Amino acid sequence: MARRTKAEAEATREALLDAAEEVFFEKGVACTSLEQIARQAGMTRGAVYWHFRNKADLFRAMLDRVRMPFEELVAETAPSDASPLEAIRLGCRQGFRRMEQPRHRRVHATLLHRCEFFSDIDPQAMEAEMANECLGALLIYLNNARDQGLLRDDLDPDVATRLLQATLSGLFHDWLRDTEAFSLYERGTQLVDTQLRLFSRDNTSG
Amino acid sequence: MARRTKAEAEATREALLDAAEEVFFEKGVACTSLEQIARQAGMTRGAVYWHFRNKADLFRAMLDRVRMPFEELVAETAPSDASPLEAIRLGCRQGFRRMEQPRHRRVHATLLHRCEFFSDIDPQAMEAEMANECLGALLIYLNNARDQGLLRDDLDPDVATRLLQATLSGLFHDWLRDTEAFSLYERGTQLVDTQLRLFSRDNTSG
DNA sequence: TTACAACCATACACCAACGAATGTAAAAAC
DNA sequence: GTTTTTACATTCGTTGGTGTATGGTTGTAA
Repeated sequence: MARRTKAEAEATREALLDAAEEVFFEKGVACTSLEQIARQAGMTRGAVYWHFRNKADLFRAMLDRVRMPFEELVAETAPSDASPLEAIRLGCRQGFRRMEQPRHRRVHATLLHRCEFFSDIDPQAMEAEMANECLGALLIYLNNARDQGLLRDDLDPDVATRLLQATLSGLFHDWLRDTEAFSLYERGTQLVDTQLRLFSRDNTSG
Repeated sequence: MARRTKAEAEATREALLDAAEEVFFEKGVACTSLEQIARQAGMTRGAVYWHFRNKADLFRAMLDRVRMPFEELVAETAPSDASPLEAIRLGCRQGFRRMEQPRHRRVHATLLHRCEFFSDIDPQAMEAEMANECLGALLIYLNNARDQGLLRDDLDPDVATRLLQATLSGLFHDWLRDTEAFSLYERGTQLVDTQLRLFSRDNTSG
């Protein structure tokens, strides 16, 4: 095949990553060959091995396209003067919306449910990294809420943070296992709202 | 090799399953060959193919040894006259204790984090089955709690059930990702107690 | 314009794992 | 005591996937 222009080459790379998302999600990482990914993208394995060193390198590049730190989600939706609990609420909703996009949904489902570790890739370490990042952000907000007297007196912010993080983690796992079972945004909003309402000192609000 | 007695044959079958638990957990299901499992058990692949049809059949047999329906956990620990919330509390604790046993820990960690679907095995269907079983049981208890006036008036039993189930699901996923990170029993007890306390109408009780 | 290098296709060698076939010695059935 | 079956071990053909080497065409910089 002829040499492409730089833009075309970049498009090829993106097409390979798109194809990897789809085939990894459908067949699982271990059960997909680089040949299948190449064909899905209308290329051959030569293109794959040109743009990526191997399957692990391709997988890593695929993940790099779908990062979303919690602080970023909050900054996108919550005004700077929002209360800590409102910031959490809005950040979660933004996360639900993003996760419902096909790209994020497929990649995260692949990470959580369709890949084991292989060669030098450790999906659990990546999961742990994201979970801890979220946990740290939630802890800051809930500590602020505590300081502002928004939480129940008998609720430790540390415990509340772990509780909320476990709820979110379970929600994501359950939804990504079968995205047709329920609406992530609706149920997620319902659960987060309820959980934060149970956390708060003032029962009437929310 | 000489023929074994029936008891010895059953012992080799168990040894193969034990070996499968260990190697699947260490290497991941996709990355372990039947040869590795056989060698771990001190056998050859001939033994494996005698007792099991293929890797999927072996995997399924491995899972069959670690079932624990929620009702069974409750029946083992809670007296028949316990309140619904107390039954949930005790059932969860019993589940945490069981899950901390090496066998259950390894198998569930393998199911959740170390296997993709392969051939005719669908791990997510098995996860969903267990999750739904637990969800159904929790719903019954929380409906009873509602009927007995134990829940907050502003809390729907359905929502509470989903909230608790998501929390448990997230807790298991997070712990099985790194069982050294924290004690499942301690944190699990803490989270469940807190969650149920937030659910209940009477805040003073423990 | 020319030469190089980017970009991708094609071809090839290699290896690990599967599954089936076969061998076999002892246990169990008669 | 003989036969049959069990419970494996061993061997072998096949296959699917990987990584690399090589070829070929064309942007692109000088």
